[in-house]
Amino acid sequence: MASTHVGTADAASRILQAAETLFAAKGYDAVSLNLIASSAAVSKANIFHHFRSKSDLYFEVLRNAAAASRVDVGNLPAQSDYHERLAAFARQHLRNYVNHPTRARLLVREFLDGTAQIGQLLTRDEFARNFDQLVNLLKQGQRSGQLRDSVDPDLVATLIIAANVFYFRARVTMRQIGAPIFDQTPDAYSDLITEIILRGIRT
Amino acid sequence: MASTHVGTADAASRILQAAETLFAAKGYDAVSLNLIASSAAVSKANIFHHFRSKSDLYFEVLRNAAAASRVDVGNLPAQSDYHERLAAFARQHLRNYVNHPTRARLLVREFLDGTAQIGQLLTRDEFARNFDQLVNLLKQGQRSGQLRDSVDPDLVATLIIAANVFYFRARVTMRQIGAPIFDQTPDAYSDLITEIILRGIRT
DNA sequence: GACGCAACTGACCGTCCGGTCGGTTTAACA
DNA sequence: TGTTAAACCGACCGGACGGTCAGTTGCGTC
Repeated sequence: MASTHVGTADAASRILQAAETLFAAKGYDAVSLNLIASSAAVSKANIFHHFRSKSDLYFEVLRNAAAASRVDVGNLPAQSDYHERLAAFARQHLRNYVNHPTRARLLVREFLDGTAQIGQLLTRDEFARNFDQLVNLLKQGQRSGQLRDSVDPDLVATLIIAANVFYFRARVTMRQIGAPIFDQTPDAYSDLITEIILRGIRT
Repeated sequence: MASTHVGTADAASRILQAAETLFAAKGYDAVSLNLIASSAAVSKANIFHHFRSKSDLYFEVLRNAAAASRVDVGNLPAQSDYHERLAAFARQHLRNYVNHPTRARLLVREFLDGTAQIGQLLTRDEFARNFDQLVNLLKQGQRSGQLRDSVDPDLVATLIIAANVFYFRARVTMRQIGAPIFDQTPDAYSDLITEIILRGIRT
């Protein structure tokens, strides 16, 4: 067995988990160490026993989030139909967000908003991996002749990733605006996105 | 002439402008009233003479940003070619962001991240206006027979807005990743986006 | 020139912040 | 059982925070 009298996990990981939740919900500045400590059932001093500083704890949280997200990319089935392959990628990409919302909030915020270089290095890595994978997929599709040569793969990759990021961050508010697509399941949403990008909307 | 000895504008608007810049750059929690005061060449106490509280000042800044953004929507030329009309909308939408980056940062952040209801009411309004305008444009296109009936206008509007928001917030970092499209001018970028959405990428 | 009032300030308040420190408990090992 | 080191805590620190207040200045009005 792991611990004897307190909590369910050891203090360090309890601190990390509480910090992840709080940082994801409120952002770095709005979260105090007192809050993290009480939320993790730990004295504030003990946080400094396990982590050098508040920013150190934050970067550790980011590092863990990036690492956890890394195992999610997974290999896509090597089908020959690029419609299916693109759809599968978009679905999986969006699933990674909605299935791990706190982690995703952390990474997306740091990526879009990040002023700290260290945080950007971590999340940039993450976005670059997805981006490159998608671009390569599109280039293969062009080589196979199923996708038009004249379109820039970077641009298409951006479109798909942007659509997913937007869905993840804005869906609650967009629902209130009265945009019923955001009631769709993530899978249905990314399928619709993929279909439009492939076929276009012109008659 | 307006003021006699200090600054160029009256204190209240100097405070508002300094607050807008700082809030846009660092976010609400990371900006202190001391910083705003010194940045506006005003005593901290004077901020409380003009505004009830820090959050009050922040919402005033948001309100101004939303109001300023409202005049930007402008009417689009009523052409019959929906390719051109869509392209014009996308271009104008993205221009509104890049030409007023601090304002746009404030609104986009509050829209995507906003936990405060008051902030959401302000920015939601803004996004809803753009969204509805774009959806109506697409519906007209469908009625005229130039756009496929089977696609959901909400979805297409989302795609365009998401692509623009992503460009605006992520372009610097995406450039570092090595995605050369983000070196394109905003106009060129939104033209490319529009073209893909209209024609699709399939051969 | 006295009045009234908005604009404005420096000094101050209580609170909470990130972080430190001295000391106690726990647990593995000799 | 004594030693050692990590885990942990309560109390504390200087400083910054948002906010208050008593008082001064500038100015239009009668």
